[in-house]
Amino acid sequence: MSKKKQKPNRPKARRPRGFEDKTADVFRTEARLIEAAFSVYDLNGFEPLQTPAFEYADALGKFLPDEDRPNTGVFALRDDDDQWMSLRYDLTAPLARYVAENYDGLAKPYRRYQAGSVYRNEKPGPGRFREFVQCDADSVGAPGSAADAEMIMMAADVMRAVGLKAGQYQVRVNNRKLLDGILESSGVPNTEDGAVQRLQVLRAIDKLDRLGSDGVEALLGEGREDESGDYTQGAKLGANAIKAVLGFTVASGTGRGETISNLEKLVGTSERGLAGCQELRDIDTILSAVGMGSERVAFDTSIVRGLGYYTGPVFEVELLTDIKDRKGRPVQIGSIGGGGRYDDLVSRFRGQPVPATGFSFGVSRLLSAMERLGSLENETKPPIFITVFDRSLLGQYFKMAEEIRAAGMRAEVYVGTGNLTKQMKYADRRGIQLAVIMGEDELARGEVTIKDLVLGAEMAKAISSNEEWKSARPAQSVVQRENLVGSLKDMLAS
RNA sequence: GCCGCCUUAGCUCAGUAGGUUAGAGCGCCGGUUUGUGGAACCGGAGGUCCUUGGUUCGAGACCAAGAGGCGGUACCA
Repeated sequence: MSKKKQKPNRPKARRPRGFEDKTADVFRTEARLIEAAFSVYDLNGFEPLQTPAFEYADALGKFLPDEDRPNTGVFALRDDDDQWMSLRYDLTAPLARYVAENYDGLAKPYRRYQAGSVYRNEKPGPGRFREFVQCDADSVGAPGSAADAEMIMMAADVMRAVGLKAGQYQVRVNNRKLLDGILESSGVPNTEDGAVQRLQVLRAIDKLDRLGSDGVEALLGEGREDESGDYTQGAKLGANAIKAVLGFTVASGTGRGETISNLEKLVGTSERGLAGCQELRDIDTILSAVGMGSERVAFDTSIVRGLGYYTGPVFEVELLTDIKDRKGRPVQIGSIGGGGRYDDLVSRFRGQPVPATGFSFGVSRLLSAMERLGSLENETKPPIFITVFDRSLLGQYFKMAEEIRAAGMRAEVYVGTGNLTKQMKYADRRGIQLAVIMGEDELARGEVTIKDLVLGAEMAKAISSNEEWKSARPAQSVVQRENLVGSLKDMLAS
């Protein structure tokens, strides 16, 4: 009988996992990071480009969505003409498509920068999202090491531009050709036949920091079983090859020059390996000439990058600041950027070879690291708050707001309902510092009351009784209406 | 995908051996105070105890499956 509570069957308000709402602090900081990176790219002569979030799936890479499982790795859907479209998973593949599509009209090397959300249909984790923002610069059409050095220097400069100090980050550079050379001498052919094995080796080395050399050794050989009992197939290299690869990963010396010397001994007579050494030498020459020392850019043979498409120099930007979770345990957020040479990506669309190199700055990664470090700063000041005492004076209130805005300050008139009590509570919650009150009393005298809520809260600590609190009306002053803007400015400055 | 842990109010959590109407603190809303945010006091709203099925006279509690969260591992073209 008492069935008055029929289930309304409302939808649950919930956000898809791996997708984040960006609140004011985060959003403003993100915009600042992007702006900082853009200014570096721009100063280097790069031009902006914006491409759409969707691309035809076949343009995005070798990956083509399966009819049964169209969404592994990427988010894909079918257009009304039955073509598969995918949300971009990075900004590099769309660039390759753009360049290939507009090849003849572009001055080469074509150098562009771009920021935007990219999407990956993977399991989210700390610092890993299904939608996240990257801010890239790429250079298409330049085969030489100068273009790679340019990317590496910009990567370091972007880190500085976003506010990181020397010692808080380091760009770590390696060259795929070195590993190719070592694998070649170890019997893994540098052709399609060895591609799968080479990729497995790359992924194994990529896990060096997490699994240690024992774990990587297992992955290079037969395979490895983790604590949870999951088994990973290994690359099945021979004992000598494993030794050579592991030896390579620890070949970094204390300086860039020393590392190159170590590497030259390791690669022996391999043509590809020697070419890799020469490229690093060329890069070092440029970096040294501009005074970029190994504190900011180091050569590190344990850096490989998990992606298969790199063909030459590769690098990652490591955030060196320690990150701790709520329980004080260290959290690895991984690299906050990386890049390298990918000479085959644009060539896919065209017969001829098109060299390319680029850098991708993981804005969301850095942002979530900053969030964990508690170093998000909201530099935007709260608006001046104009209370609505008398609705018939709304026009005058908005007039005041206009004057304040014209002086370059944020200002808002209360557009909600409720008396002054409610308005003051709202202002308090908004973190507002200055509130303007003008009722009939002030109006008659040509005055306005300005209240400093921050100061008021401070003074309130010494007041315990409500009577006292009410009669004191702490931290407010009465000024002439025509001096409103000037007074507000003075109060903000003091 | 695989393994482990977790899921009670907006948040943090209690809930004893299965037994009426499921609690606390904080937060939120309202009032004391219709020209003033704090404090204090008073009052109020808010729960399909993640879901479904099972065991039982009786399940928030026990069992099973599923979903979601967290962590690890794999994948990440």
